Amino acid sequence: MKKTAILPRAFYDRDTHIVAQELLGKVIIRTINDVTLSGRIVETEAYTFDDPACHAAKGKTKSNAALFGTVGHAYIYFIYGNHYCLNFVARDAQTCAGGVLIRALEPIDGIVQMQKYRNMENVHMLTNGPGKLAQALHITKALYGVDVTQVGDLYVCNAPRVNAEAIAAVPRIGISKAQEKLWRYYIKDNPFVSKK
DNA sequence: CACCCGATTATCT
DNA sequence: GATAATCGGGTGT
Repeated sequence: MKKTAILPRAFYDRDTHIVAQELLGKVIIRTINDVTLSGRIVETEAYTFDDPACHAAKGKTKSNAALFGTVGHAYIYFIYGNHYCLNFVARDAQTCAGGVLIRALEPIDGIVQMQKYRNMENVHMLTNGPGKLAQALHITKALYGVDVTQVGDLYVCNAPRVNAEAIAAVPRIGISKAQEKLWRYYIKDNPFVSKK
């Protein structure tokens, strides 16, 4: 058995942008009954309380409460009538809310099951977008607030850190505010990122 | 390849 | 009633 080191809560207890960049290369594990699905994070976006594009920017509501809660938990939201998106709560002690949107994965385990959930054969199209990877990993509001620093239905394992020079920082996707911020991070030349 | 647009619904105004 | 951290299929160049 491969020994898997789960990422500790302290990993998420730092500046949201640092966490967003260091999550690149880490592995998300999703277990559904006896099936294991996993993928390497290749693209993220950072959202903080002082950022107009962040769901928490206008204050705490019932739906964004997780962003204000304990770091290392999952924040999941439903958007555009048909897609879920997965975030991990991460921020330093001075920031009251913040999280990292997972935008793309490189599939590792359970690719056949992901293809079924996605109704899509092309492996390069399985998880190269936030709505897509949520569908591929069968992530719904049932996982809202799950602690991803403990082994369970959804958690994150450590993996070698990606060198800073291999990380690109570019504008975020799909937002109408704070578009000038270079808070989308991805692994350069990785074929599984959401956009080329 | 670039652009356009419809689907579909929780949340907030 | 408008908007939204999206996707995939369509049309036109």
